[in-house]
Amino acid sequence: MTATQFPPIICTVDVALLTVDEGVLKIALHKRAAGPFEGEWALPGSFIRDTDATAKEAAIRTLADKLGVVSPYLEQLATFSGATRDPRGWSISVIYYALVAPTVLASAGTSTKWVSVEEALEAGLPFDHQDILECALTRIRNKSSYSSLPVFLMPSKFTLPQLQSVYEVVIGEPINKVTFRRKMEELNAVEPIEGAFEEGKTNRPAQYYAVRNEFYRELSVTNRGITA
Amino acid sequence: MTATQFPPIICTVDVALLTVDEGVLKIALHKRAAGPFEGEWALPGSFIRDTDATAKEAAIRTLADKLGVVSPYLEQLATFSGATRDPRGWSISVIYYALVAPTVLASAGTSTKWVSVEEALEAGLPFDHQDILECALTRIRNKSSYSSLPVFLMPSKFTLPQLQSVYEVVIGEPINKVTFRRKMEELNAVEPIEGAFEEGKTNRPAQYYAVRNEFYRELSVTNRGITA
DNA sequence: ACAATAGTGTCTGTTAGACACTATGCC
DNA sequence: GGCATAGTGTCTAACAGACACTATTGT
Repeated sequence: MTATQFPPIICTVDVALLTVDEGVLKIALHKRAAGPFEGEWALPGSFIRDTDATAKEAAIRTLADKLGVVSPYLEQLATFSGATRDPRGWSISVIYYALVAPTVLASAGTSTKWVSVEEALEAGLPFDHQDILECALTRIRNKSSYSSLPVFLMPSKFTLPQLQSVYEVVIGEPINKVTFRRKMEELNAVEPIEGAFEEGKTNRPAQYYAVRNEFYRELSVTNRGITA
Repeated sequence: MTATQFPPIICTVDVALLTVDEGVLKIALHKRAAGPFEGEWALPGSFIRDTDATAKEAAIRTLADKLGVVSPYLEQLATFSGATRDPRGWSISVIYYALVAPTVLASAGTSTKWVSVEEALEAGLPFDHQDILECALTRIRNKSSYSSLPVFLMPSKFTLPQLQSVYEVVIGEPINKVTFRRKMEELNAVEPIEGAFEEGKTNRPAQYYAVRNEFYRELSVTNRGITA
């Protein structure tokens, strides 16, 4: 039996890799080496290969090969498809989004760069990557408002004020300090590192925290939002 | 330039069409006419054709052709993919879910049937349709708890007690009457039909309601859940 | 001592849910 | 009137957010 009686469809994966750095939400872009939009900056992606077990594996491979990144959090966002989104023909792209700490930024080479999402949206992106980025932002902002998602944007140790600041950057609005700390307590996704405090500041030192092992690849959720 | 330098991938759409009938959540199954699992009951699906503008259009076509249904609500659920999920080879299936009123049930022919989701999960389904159904149930239950999603399961006119009952079937637990009505008020997705009351009951007649036009193809959401 | 930020105690307004009440049909 | 269910009024407990207070560092 033939695999399909219909014309071949271009099957790819693309990844929206995000981080928060210098108080700004940033997206990883990769310079297209070939094909349509060659030389332009776009979301990193690749064709699905029959050596990939699943599309998710293809996304992991893409992150590793193109950006040299292994992300603790990688989730399917949605699938974008259609006859016109790729000039080469009918195409399907399964989109994943991933979050990493800004410390992973170092590995960026000349074909990879980080751009604030604001700039990326202003400058525009090839294919329908603009829509994809907007979709990713909506998802991440929404999910961050009732879960521990943003902990994946943190380095191995961090303070609660730093974590709150990252939440605020992602969600885009200030959060009440007391409410934030109560939610973090409830989510139980982070724990204090015994005896580890921030140093060198001219004020009371902040307790260092780390992501709890149980939640390092999983989310903790609450049904009442972190902000209203 | 060739469309892709990699082996062709089987590209399909499948639809999880749900309704609530006789107090039970039911899924539409279609008897497979050919290919693997021929003669077995599975989620209705089809190959993507290059005459489809997008995968969503392919899903709409599938609902129309295989079930004779046009659903007021159709949303992408997720994409299932991999080398082994289809015995014919590497495949991608973009899954959509849709909700309809039980009155649409009538059009079911001999190659279509409605099965309670409980039975479907017990009896099992071909391919990875079992996982897909579980994924759809999770999504629908979750989304119903903070939105007007279940209104798409209602006939053109219905009472609030009927709507509450449908919510309870979907979510799987009882809802406080006062809370439910307050939420419906807040969501503003339904409106009373002036002077239309249920008849023939031995008790106080219930007001008939209809879905507001603005929300007939859209959801209304609230950030605080309908149940806790 | 003072500046600066970390971290906590507590008050208040809002909301969800429990309960009980009233409303209105049919017998 | 009695029964059954529709629909509402109201009290209480839980929760979010505001505010103000205490804690702890470096200068």
